[in-house]
Amino acid sequence: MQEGTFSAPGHSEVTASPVASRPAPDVFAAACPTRQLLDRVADKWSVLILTTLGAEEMRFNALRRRIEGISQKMLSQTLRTLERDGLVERRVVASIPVRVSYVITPLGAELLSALQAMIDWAEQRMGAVAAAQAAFDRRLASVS
Amino acid sequence: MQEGTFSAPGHSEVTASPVASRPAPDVFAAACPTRQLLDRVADKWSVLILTTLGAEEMRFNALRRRIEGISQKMLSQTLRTLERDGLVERRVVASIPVRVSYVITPLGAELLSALQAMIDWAEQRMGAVAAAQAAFDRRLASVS
DNA sequence: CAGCATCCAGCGGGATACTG
DNA sequence: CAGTATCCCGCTGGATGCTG
Repeated sequence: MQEGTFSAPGHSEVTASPVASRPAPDVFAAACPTRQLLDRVADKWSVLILTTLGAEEMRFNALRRRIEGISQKMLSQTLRTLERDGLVERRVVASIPVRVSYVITPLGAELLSALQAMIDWAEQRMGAVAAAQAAFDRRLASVS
Repeated sequence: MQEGTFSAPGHSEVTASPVASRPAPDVFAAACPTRQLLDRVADKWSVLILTTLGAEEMRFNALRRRIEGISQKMLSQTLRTLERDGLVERRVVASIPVRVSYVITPLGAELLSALQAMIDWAEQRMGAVAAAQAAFDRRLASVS
């Protein structure tokens, strides 16, 4: 969502190189694709919106109701970013009142399915994480 | 890193036509695991650190050098969180000077492999995202 | 209904300095 | 080497109010 604060060495423009073959993508270089993805997908709401739209096309206020706790501002703002990124498509029907709905794009659906493994892991393993936390905190407490 | 703000919706049926290929998991429930995972993994550095440690055990300053742009504070802080979550193990050798190294745990390795699809997607598709952005911005500029 | 504009509290996170 | 401690700026994101 926010621009990276590291100095990105000239990655802002697509350098129009005809060959797209990346031999060894360095995940740790400042301008690596993974960082860029994280910078825009690892915020509070993007994944939730993407997941919701992955299930069905939805209108603005329906989304707002479905994703409880999201503010109008953040919904609007995040949808706009997702649209800009080509992950979500905005559809307007010029009726009165205007109807706007949002659909996931093929690119977005691709990303969502790539995220699915992570979501599945969370559902199966967050319990283990919580247990690890509890153990860690107990150890801390016993030391203090 | 903070607690979720959702209240329980209490409904989970999805009867509409799915665009993606999955029955939507209820990502919006009160104590949704995905939300919890995102709250702790979707920050700027966790995934990078996890990826690095997924390749090899590494000491503090080696990590710092490897992950370009990370500050000492954030490395220390994030490592501590990952350790608390049971995703990373901290190993201390009481020599002089002290040697500390970090290793990914089995749980962490599991998560990392769940994240791999996302990382792969980023490496293959961030170009498309950048293109979508450029197109979007061009459209905006032509309107204004 | 579907937003944009504004205000502002809170905290994420970088820079810097110091310790065992 | 492997951290802690502090300062502080800027962004995130909630609340509120207004528009077509």
